[in-house]
This record gives sequence, C-alpha cells and structure tokens, in this order.
Amino acid sequence: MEAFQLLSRGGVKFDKTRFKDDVRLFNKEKGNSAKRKEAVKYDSGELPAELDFFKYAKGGPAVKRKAGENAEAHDGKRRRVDEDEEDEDDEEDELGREGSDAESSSAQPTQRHRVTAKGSNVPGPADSFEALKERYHLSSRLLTNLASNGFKHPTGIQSHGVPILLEGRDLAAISPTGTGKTLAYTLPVLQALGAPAASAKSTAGAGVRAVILAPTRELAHQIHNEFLRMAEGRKWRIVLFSKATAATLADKNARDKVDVIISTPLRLVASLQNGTLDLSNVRHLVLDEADRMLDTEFLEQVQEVVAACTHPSIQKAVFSATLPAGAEKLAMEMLRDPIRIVVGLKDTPLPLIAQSLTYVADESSKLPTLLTYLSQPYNPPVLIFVSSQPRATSLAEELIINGVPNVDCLHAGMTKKEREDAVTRMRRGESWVMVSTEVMARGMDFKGVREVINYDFPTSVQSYIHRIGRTGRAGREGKAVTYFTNEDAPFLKSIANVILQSGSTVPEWIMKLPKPSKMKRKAMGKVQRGDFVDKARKIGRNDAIKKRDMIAGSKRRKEKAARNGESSEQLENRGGDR
DNA sequence: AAAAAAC
Repeated sequence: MEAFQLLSRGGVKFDKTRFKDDVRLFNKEKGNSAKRKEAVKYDSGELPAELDFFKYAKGGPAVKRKAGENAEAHDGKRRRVDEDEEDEDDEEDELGREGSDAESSSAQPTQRHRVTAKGSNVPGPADSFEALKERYHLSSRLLTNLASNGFKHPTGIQSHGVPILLEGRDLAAISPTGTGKTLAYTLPVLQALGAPAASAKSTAGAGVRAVILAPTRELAHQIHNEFLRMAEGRKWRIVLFSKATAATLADKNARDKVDVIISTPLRLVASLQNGTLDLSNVRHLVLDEADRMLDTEFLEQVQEVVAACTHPSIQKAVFSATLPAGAEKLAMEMLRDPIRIVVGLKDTPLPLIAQSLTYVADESSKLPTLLTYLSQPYNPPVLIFVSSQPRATSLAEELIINGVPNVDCLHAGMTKKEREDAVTRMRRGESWVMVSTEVMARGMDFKGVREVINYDFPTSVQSYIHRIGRTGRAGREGKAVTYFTNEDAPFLKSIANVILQSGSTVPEWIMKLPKPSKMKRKAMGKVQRGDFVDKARKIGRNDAIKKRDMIAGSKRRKEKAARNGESSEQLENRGGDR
C-alpha cells in the first residue's frame, strides 16, 4: 500500500489550460509561431522540462531512444497518415496537430480511408473547413479556433460527418480510433448554438440545448476540453457535469444559462431524478462510445436521458470506433431517418498500429515477461491494460518494487483526485508506465503513447480495438503487444483475425486453431491448463494442436495416472495434460 | 463471454 501511495503523489491540479498546452508541446509544430511561443512560455515557466519525456528517456536506465532521435522519427512518420480521426474521444489534439503535421502531406485525408454512407439524401463531404463555411456558414470564430488549434484539414469522419450534422440529420458514425470523432460533433453542436443562452439575444428558450454522454469521467473531461478550445472567444456555458457542478445548477436561473452539458449517464440521471435538471430544451444529443453506452449496464440510464430530451426537433448522433450489430440496432432505433457512415473498415484497428501476440504460459509468467521487457529499451509512455482494479494496483506495486521508474496507475476505484492526477501526469509525459483497467480503454487521447501492452487478455474484440487504439492516434505510429496464456486460447483466434485484418501478422499456427466456440467449450469443461501451446514448443505446433483435442479428457487421465503413481513428466511426454 | 464503469 505504501508503494501504491507513491502512485498518487505529485498532486498536480488538473488544469485545462495547461493541459491544452501540454498537448501542443508534444506536437512540436513547426511553422506556427504563435503556438510555439506559448509552448516556450510554458516550457520555461510552469511546465517542468520533463514534460518532454524524451529527455527522461535519454537519462533513464531502460529507455532506448535518444531525445532528438525519437522525436524526429516520430514526426517523420506522422506525416504519412494524418487524416484519420481519433476515436470517439480524441481530443482535437491529435487532429489538430494533425493539421500541422499534414503540412508536408499532400494527401487528402478523406481519400485515405474509404468512407461508406447509407441513408436518405446524404449530404456530400466537405473537403475543407472553408468549404463548411461556404456551404453552411460555419462561423468565422469556429474557423479561427480550428486554425489556432492547428486543425488544417478535416479528417474523413469530419468531412463527411460535419455536413450531415449541420444539416440537422441524425447520424451513426463509425470511424477508427484516433481519427477525430470528437471534433466531428463538437463543431456542428457549437455552430448550432448561435447566441449563448445567457445572452439577451438568445431565442433558444430556457435550458440546456446540447448533451454529450460519455462512459467515463476521464473521457467526459477530455471532451469538455475539446469543447472549450473550439468555443474560445464565445460566451457559451459548457459544463462538465459532476457532483459539484450539478449542485450549482440546482438553481433554475443558473441552469437556464447553460448551453452544453458533457456528462456520464448516471450523473445525469441522478439530477433528473432529483428534479434539478430539465432536458426538455435539448436539441442535440450525442452518444460518444455509443456501443459502450448501449451496453446493458448503461442502456437503461441512457434511455432515461433520451426520454427526458423531449424537444420535438432533437437531433441525435452516435459515434464509436466499433459498433457491433446489437448496439447498432439499438442505436438505429433511437435515431430518426439516420445516416450511417463508416470510415475505413468497421471493427478494424488502424493499420499503423503494429500489433503482436506474445505467449506467456500462465499467470505467473506474465510479470517476469513484462519486467524483462521493461528492462530493455522501450518507448515511454507505455500503457498497460489489466482486467481488474486490484490487478492494476498490484501490478503497479510490483513494477515499483522492481525498480521500474515513473509507474502510474489508474482505475475507477481510486478517488477523483487520484484519477485526475494520474491523467495529468500522463498528459505531461511524467508517466513512463501507466497501468490501467478498461476505464482507459476508450476515447482517451494521449498523444505520446507509443506502446500498449495487454497484460491481461481483452475480453472482447471491441475491447481489444479500443485498448490498442490508445496508440497510433492522429496518424502516428503505434505498437501493441498482447500477452496470452493457455487459458486465453479460446479467445485467441478472434483477436488474431482482427490483427490480420488490420495488416499485422500472426503466427500461422494460431490461425489453425479450431473455432472459438469449440475451444471455449473445452476450456470451460474442466481443462485446467489447456497447455497445448506450451507443448507446442516442445513437440511442434501442429502436433500440439491435434493433441489439444485430447486435453479435455486429460484430467481424467491425469487423475488415473496419479492413482497409478505415474509422474506428470511421463504424462506430458505422452502428450496428455498435466 | 466477462469485467469495468456509472453515483
């Protein structure tokens, strides 16, 4: 526990302004002197030099890249793919930076990914932000804010999605992680607001006019930041809904001056049930991470929010990088005459994320494998996913005990402040190794993340796609490693298929594994350690795979053998399970 | 299929 407290040290207040500039620093944009100045200001002032974690990297014991080299390489690559957007939540950051990165890129983002649109009277895409101004009178203020935040060219989801939303249509948008989805709804919502509710000129009626729902606090916070950046210079009241802000809105007068609310569902539902919130004037409702929001655990809450949005001309939109059939059906049912657009291949990670699978025989082999990995040169920060809160805590402790520097931990069991601090350290590049649960899997946009390690196997293809999507954002390269044990074998093939589909390679023997359903049944049926994979190393993979079918019965054999006094070694040589 | 997250 002591070690864990270490994790929560460094009580840096989460500060949006500062955060924004952190992001800029990462981009080390050239040719934007205004931004550069700001960056410099922070560099020499509030922001510690360590913000540039490459410096750390240089001095750190286990880090391979040198300061300049890393950044250079990174920059060069970024140029190749600038246009995709990020996932659901991305900050504009990537996108915007994207713009600056794209300076040398002649390719149009929108041509990079195939975009498919379905629906009636689909508006054509806009090739540039200026085109949005011409076609839809996108406000000069928004254009200015786009430019000052470094957004030069719309990504695929932006050029297709923004016109649809500006025309007031309902939208289901599927676009890979890190391709700028957040901005794709931020712009139209702000454009539609017009005069702030608080201003005398407002004709919008009383009460909040736009609601954005996201599955985690961290993501809601990030979206809020994005809204604030695009709203700069306007008096819109954009509220990140929390217990504290909800309290201040208990007063109806204050409430009626709010333009946009960004919230997690339950928080909103609580206020609705209190009677301290009225959504009858909401004209725009966005579900970010839509498939997650339509999960059974969230569905009821979301439906309650939807039901509370009673304005007849409400526009609804859902965004995600993944949208399984079940979720899509639910989404389509709540939309009116929707347009559905898919950027790239649905449910496929970005090809610029280099993915690999690493076999670790069992749980006990994971930590040594990770420690070995972290003792060699790597690219910080590394984001490590585990399956539960206790495992996140204990893995972080283990890493600290083993001398890994700058380890952080983030899960929903931590206090609000601890969570905020962890995010801040991450944003500043102070974390080299961040151990987290599924809470970080979706939407979070940390530009610097080079590597994702799935220490615990993801529990779904969607989880896999979102987790590894924390890297490779806004056209950058990324690397994702997934550990698998014998117990994960039943789910291995589905992940392997995803990897193949997105252009990375997997060992041939994995693809020869039988159908997941069949394997799963075997795994559930008492095969303790279906360690056929382990055997594969000794006796050749194909043989091992054949033997796998014998594993189910092996326990019985084992018991019998034990009775006969046969050693497990002998058993193993016969190909039976231990 | 299974856990995490939401207050």
